[in-house]
Amino acid sequence: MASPDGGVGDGGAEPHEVMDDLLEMREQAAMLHSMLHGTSPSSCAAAASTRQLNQLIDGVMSRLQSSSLSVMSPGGGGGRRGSGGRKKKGTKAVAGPHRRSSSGRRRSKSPFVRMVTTKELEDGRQWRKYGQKHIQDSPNNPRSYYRCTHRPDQGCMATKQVQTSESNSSEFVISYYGEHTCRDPSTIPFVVEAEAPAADYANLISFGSSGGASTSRVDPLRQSRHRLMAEAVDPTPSCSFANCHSPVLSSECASEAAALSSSLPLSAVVGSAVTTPSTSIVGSAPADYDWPSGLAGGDMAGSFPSSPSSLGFMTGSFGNLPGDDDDMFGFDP
DNA sequence: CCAATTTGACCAAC
DNA sequence: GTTGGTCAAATTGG
Repeated sequence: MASPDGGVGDGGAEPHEVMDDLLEMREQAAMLHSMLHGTSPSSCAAAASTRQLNQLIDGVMSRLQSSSLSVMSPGGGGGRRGSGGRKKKGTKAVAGPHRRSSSGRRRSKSPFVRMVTTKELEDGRQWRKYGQKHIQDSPNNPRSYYRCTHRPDQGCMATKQVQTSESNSSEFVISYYGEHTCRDPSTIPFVVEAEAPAADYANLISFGSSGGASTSRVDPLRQSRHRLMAEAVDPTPSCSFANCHSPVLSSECASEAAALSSSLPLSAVVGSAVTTPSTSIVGSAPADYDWPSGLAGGDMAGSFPSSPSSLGFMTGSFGNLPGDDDDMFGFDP
C-alpha cells in the first residue's frame, strides 16, 4: 500500500551537512577525551585547557542543537506500512456526522524517547496503526501513527510515528513516544542475573567521580542489566546517564559524557547498536520536543540530556516508576 | 466473527 | 487559518 516512497522532501539540512557536523563533533569529542584523560596528565595542563574544554563542549553542544539535527526531526520522510495489512476496496466516504464528544486532541505530550532510523519496521513490539497523515514537510510521504497493541488491556501508552527516511527511501525514521508499561510475554526482558562477575560492572557507564568515565562498549541490554545490579549494590550511585533522570546534567557529567563519546567509535554515538544491524539511533529529541523542566533553552545543561539516546541506548528506571513520565523505558529492543 | 487497517473527521496547539 | 495527532466508522483478511 503503501505509499509513495521515494519522495525526497525538502526540509532540514542536507544529509552530508549532518555528516559533517557529526564528524566535527567527533573530532571535538576526541579532543576533549585526550584533554581529560590523556596525554597531558599534568594539572597545569588541565588548568590551562579549561577554557578550551568549555569551548569544545560549547561547540559540540551547539552542533547537537543545530539545524543539522532537524533532518532527523519528525517531518521528513514518508510512512509506509510493511505488515501487509488490509486494503480498502472502495472508499466509501463518510459515514455521517458522527461527532465525538471529546477527543481528537493533539499529541498527549508523551515524553519523547528516541528516534531511530531503521530498515526494518519490526522492533519486537506489537503496534497497532491508528492513523496516517500527510505532513506538510513531506506531502509525498505520509506519517503513520502506531500505538502499543496492549493499550486497551494494559494501558500501555507507548506510541510511535513512522516515516520513510527522506534521504533513503528504503529506511524508516521511527520516533518513539512514551514508555512501554505493558508486559507482553514476548517482549519481557530477561531477569537480572543475580550473580555476575564484579568485573562486569566496569561496563556500566558511569561518570561518577569514584569510577571515572570508565566504560567500554557494552550491549545495551547488558548495560541496563548491569545498571540494575550496580544500583542494587551501591545505593548511592554516582552520576551516570542511567541515573540522570533529571534532564539537568551537571557540567561535570556533560563533559564526561563528551569524553565518553569520543572514546567510542562514531557508530556508538550515532550509530548502530540497537535492535538490528540496520538499526541506528540517529538523533535524540526532535527539535521541537518540549523537554521538561524548561530546558529547551540553549544552554548546555539543557541540551545535553538528549544525549543518552545519542549514545545508542535510552536508559531509565525499570518498572518502579510511579506512573509518571520522567522515565524512559529501558526494555525496548 | 474478530481483529487489524484505512481514512475522513474532529480538535487542540500554533 | 493551518497543521498535526487522535478518534472511530467502514472495510478487509484470516
